[in-house]
Amino acid sequence: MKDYNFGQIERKWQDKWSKDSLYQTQDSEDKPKYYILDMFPYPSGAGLHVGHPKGYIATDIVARMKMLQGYNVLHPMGWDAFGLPAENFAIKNKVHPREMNERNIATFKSQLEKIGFSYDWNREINTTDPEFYKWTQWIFLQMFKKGLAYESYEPINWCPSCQTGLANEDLEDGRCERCDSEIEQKPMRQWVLKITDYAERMLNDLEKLPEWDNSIKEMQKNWIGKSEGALVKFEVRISNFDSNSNDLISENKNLKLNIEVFTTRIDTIFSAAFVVVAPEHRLIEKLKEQIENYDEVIDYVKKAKNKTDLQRTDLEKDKTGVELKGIKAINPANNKEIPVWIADFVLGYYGTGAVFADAHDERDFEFAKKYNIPLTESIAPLFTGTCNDKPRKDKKTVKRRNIEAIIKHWEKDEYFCLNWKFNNWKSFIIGGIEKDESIEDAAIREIKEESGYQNMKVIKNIGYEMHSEFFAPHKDINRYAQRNCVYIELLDGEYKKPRLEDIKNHNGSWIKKEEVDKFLTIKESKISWDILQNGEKPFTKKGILINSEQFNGMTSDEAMPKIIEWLRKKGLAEKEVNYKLKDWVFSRQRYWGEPIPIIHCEKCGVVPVPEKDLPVVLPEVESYEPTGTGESPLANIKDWVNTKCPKCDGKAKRETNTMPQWAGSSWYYLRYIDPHNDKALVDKDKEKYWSPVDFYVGGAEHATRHLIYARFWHKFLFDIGMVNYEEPFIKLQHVGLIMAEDGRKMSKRWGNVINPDDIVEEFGADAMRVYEMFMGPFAQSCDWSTKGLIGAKRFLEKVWRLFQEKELISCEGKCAEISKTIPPLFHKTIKKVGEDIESMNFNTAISQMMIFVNECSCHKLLPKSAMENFLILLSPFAPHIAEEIWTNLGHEKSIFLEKWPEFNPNMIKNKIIEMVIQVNGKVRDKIQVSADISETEIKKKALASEKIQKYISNQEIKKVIFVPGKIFNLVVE
RNA sequence: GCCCGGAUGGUGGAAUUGGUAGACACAAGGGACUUAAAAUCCCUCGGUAGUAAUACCGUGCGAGUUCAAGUCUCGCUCCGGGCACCA
Repeated sequence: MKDYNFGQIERKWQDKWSKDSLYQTQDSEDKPKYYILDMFPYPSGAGLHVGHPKGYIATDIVARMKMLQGYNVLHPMGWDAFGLPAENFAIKNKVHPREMNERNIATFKSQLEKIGFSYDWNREINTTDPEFYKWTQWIFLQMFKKGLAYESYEPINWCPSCQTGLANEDLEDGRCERCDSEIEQKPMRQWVLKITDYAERMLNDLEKLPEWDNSIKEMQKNWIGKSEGALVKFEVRISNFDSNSNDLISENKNLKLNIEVFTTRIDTIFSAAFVVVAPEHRLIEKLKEQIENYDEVIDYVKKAKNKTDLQRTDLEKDKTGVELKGIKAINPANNKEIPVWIADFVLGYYGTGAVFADAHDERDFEFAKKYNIPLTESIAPLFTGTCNDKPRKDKKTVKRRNIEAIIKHWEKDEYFCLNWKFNNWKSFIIGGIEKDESIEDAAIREIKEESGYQNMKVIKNIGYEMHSEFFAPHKDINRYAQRNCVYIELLDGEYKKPRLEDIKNHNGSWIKKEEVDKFLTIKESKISWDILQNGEKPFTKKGILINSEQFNGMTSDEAMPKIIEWLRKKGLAEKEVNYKLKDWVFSRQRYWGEPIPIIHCEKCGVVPVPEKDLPVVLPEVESYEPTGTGESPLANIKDWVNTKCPKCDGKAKRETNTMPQWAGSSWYYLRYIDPHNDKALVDKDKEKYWSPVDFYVGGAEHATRHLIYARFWHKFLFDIGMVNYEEPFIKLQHVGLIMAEDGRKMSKRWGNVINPDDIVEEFGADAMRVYEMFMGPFAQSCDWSTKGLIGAKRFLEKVWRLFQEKELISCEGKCAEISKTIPPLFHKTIKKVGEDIESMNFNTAISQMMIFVNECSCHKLLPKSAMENFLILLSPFAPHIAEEIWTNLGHEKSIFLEKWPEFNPNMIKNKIIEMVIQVNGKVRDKIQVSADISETEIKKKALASEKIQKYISNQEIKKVIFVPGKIFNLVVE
């Protein structure tokens, strides 16, 4: 008997497959295509750890299955090799990044090859290859021509350690994603791509991607961050005519200055109590003369500028601001004059850099409290049924204004509460407000009537107006109540017995402070109590409009479009949409990237490099060190930088900034289709055949970076007719990370990295492949366990022995005579394995194969055809062992040229099944019956069972539930 | 704070979408083979009670719907991920 010598077998087949070009993809075949893609790796110096191949194994399994199912499969691999780590390493070790790259790629490739992937290495690409980045530059030029690439001088994210500008997507919590340094805002010239032009399409087209991982779609939605609202104009008025010269007055008359404000809550406009502008707002400079405390204001602006974004956006810090004295704004809804403030919690780069503030936003509320700015409310919450008392359709609704009074005992820390007799209401004292009565007076009157206590002091109003609609049984009506809450302290115990009529509905009692919250059942009472205990909180949700003139009583959603329309007619507002997504800062002041193909001419200005001159090759430099001046190291190479203008032939300089690492990966998947084309980035016919990518697998960390950028570029390429479909990736699945055995990320830093080479050496590539797929659900992250590998290896050894020890007999339809169990089980296995690969449930596919193998090992004779087909099912997971056994069985051609087996549904159905018999839903017996047994028959059998009789005894059978093939349930109680 | 996921034995995880909870594996314990070890094979393996048959309990917690809930509904708790002064 031959031993399972995986090392020898795996090496042998890897060589043979490569020699036979088994995985070379042909273009124009008559077969349906299947393009399956991995996110190509960045070849770092550390090499691969066992977590990296997880996604590659999955795509390899799918690719091999599709191949066997008769698809023309494109399954390529390449290198995303530009970028900072290679450059930083090169600087440190004085090697050229290109050399570094070549070494790293060689390591990566040899590691991958040992795992036995079916990549077509003829299509290997490398983003740093001039023949590749020629086309990256070409795409940039097309964008430039369409106005989508532009120069900007706005302040951008600057990493002081990497000494380069960065895009928003390159930040993590306000720090550099690469080196963790705090990011500064630095104004500098930079190239920017107008990704915001595509924001709406990128958002909407997510709908066209039903096969994308939902979590990734959600992340993209949040990243694009669309909010719909309105742009509102607040007219600026100068309030200090008297103290200024006549010149100013005349100037002021012509001012007609507005502060434009973006809001998503126009329904709160009537309560807009002040306007806040960001420190960078241009209004400050414009009103230099009119702002009375300009020195103070400019001092605040400077301080804000000196803060990093991280400091400015620290949520913990106290909000600060300065009022612009001498300046007022006009609330466009009610023409009230309101103050204008400057504060750094307002962001200059979002919306218009100015907001209106009111009582319905936590930040505004906090800010107003701190600086004593008076607030009014414009929205009240609406509760429908506050305590199991939903309004009834057949009753009429009566409106009433209510008070609720929280009353504190004159000596003890106890509060007077009501327990209502006819309902589960538990509240403080509640009563109506009579005509012309104030809230406070109503509260005092109600307390006297309902509690009997006479002397008290009103302390304060609590919280905000609340509306509720509920059924009031004691009045037999639906009540629509507008309730305000007052906090009152009793002065002494003087008491007059209440009239019976006033207290017939409830019992009053004193409740200890700590028990009040538990006692109360009515929502409004609980909210008021919470506010009394824990401090004021604004109501920030949508509700019912109050204090809003003609809009009173509408819901927020009803009112918003109406208010916009009303203001729009007056020229004071319009609909507006805002996105969190910012344009893509596309230049890096570093060496190791694609040169931006632009020439700056002294006469003609910015001139694109003519397409015929592409690629603009990255020149050799002596030092790759960043200059830190905002220029890339390329600026030092005089004979490269100095060039002639392609337009006027005059003196000109090359653009010295390079592209970010994300550039090449934004379109690389198209190049695999036609990797050696020197006429176009991809041949049109080939693109039409292969594109879009059918299935894309990679890490979720790319959700808001690579996957956003690639979709943007692809849509642009679609717009200029380079690709045939608007989305690059039809189906997207994210890989769950493999963590180290200690639960941490695998990293040199923790010394917990496991190298796949070692695992392949000790257990074999096939075992590693099977294990990584068996660990758990594919998308879920899980901890590596070298012990767990043993199970995978045992399984493969078992398969090996099966074919060594058992006798395989061809049976020509007589398989049933050899074994009754194998054929049905095998057909079930075909079904399960195929479906599970399709849905990425590799763990259960493997478990099904294990079940099959376990069953086989109980038999001496096995049907040959089933066993051969089983090898085909196994081959995507463990290609080497499958191919070896296949050959040992006498086949000359590769197993991967075979056909994926089909299952026969009739074979799967069991003729005899175990029917579960339940009494009252509990399993009491199991009976072997034929699968198509009728209800009457099973009932007979069930009643005949002693076990069942025991549970039924003499009780009457009230109900019978019969689920054919599954369950029979007798209900006796 | 907001938006997504999750929570099932000692462990990783199954469960045909409401129908036998714990498949498949790992670990552990016991046994067979062996001079011995490794490998392999067999048995046990959610909890409690019992020699056992069996009974009761059991899918983060609390309610609910149903003949029947890991699965559906409502209300919480905890964990993971993303976003975050986004007006």
